[in-house]
Amino acid sequence: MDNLRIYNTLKSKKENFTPIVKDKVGMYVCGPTVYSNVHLGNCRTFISFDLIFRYLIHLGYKVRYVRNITDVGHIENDDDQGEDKINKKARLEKIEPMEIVQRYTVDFHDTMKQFNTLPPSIEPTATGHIIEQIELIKKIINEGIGYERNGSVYFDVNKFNRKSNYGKLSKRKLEDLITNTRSLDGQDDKNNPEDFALWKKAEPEHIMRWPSPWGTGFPGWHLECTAMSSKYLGDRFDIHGGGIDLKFPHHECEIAQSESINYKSPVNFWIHTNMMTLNGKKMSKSTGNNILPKDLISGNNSIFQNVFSPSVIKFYFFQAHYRSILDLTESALLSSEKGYNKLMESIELLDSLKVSGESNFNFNKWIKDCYNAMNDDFNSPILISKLFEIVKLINSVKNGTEEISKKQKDLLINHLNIFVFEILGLTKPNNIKNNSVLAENTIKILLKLRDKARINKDFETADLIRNELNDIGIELEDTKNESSFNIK
RNA sequence: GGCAUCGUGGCCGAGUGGCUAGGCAGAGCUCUGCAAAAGCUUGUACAGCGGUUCGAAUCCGCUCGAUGCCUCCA
Repeated sequence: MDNLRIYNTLKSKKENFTPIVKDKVGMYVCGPTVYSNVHLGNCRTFISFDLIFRYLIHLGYKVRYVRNITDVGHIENDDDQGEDKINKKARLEKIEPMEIVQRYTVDFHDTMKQFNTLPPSIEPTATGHIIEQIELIKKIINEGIGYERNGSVYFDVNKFNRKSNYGKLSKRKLEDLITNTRSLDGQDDKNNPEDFALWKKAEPEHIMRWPSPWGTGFPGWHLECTAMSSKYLGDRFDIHGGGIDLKFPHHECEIAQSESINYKSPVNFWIHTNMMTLNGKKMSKSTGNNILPKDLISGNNSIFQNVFSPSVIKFYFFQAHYRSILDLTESALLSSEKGYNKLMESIELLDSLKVSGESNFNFNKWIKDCYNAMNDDFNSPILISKLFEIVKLINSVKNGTEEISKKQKDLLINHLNIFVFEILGLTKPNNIKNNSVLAENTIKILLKLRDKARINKDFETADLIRNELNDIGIELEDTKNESSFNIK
């Protein structure tokens, strides 16, 4: 497809997407730090990039999607030592750092699977690429941009800024940054406070440590993404994504690291997903305004009354654009749930729809509209609004106020499959209708009995059956002589 | 304080210099034994104040508010 447009945060505008190598796309997305359960906002980001991944594949691109696992390198702000997060958690729980990493990596994969996201092509870990990171640091030092101090290596931001532009992604001026930089302790090693670490000397109590030309230590956080993206996608690749909170300093530093040794911008398109709020306020562990994905899905939380399935949550995410802030509230989720059920029920209905004459509905325009929506910076809310046009059509055919030909029906089945399941990656609701033939057949027997009662005008019996079924969550729909059911 | 993004009807949430978003909720009608579901009809929104324009909610400025970031190796 030739007219895909993507909002490029580097340029602050939508641009036509053309891959560097024809028919191939390289995409890198900053993955999770596996020192705790994955954050729900993080999930939204990865679900958004799953949509992008799926759509690029659908367009016929061969996509290499790299999403890293950060298993080393983060320090804790509130800790007086600036100790590595993974390291600290390990000590507190008296287990190996890699045990923490393993536990939360599994949790992360499990959660992403529940949201029906495709695994990336490559999922490299920071600890698996220490050598590559050390080599990168050597190159940066060779360029005169990196300097060693007391077993640590830092990136000289001012020196880099003289030949390039530090701040081009986050739209910041270096002078402003310097003015606004707080003076903190323990920065004596740096030439300037705005410099960032490429390699950090490990204190004796630090468990995660590797030998390097500058002594025993561990790599800086910004470095791993540069090392892994360039290793698997090259010095210049098509798409780099992540949450908008990573724009500065992390992505700015990635650009600086890469440009300092390659003299060119590493990425064509920067895509940043927006944040999520919970009941109008930012999610924060410290204030308790926070919810884990698994607790939202299981209903095991004190914030929401209702249980929401991963499909509903995903559908809710897609009803907003990935670049908008999305507020998570119970009423909004409930609205989405109804919409999602309506959509899925009508898709289910489509198979059994009777065909007759041609519909006047303009299917070609509809298909074009759907593609236009996705081509316009992956506008899933518009796509979903188009899906509801079809819901209306299907229901009208069912009611007999519209008709549809065999050819049109097949076209519809095919394209709903593409847009709903292939591109959006939604899944059908998990209920007995889809799972248990036995239960479904049993209910059908009850319906047969009730139909007979209705024909005999024994409404007392008919209503009894309907009410009892309704009480256990089975909703009946009557037509002239027979009825069908849905699971609420 | 600085930088960035944003502020849309009862709720959520797209979009746009003049032309229907969509979902949920509400009202009326149709259908129905009665319901439910569905269909049809219905909502004159775009933070506030100025400015540009034949015309702005859409462009510009200011004010207010929200969210993120401001390098301690998130």
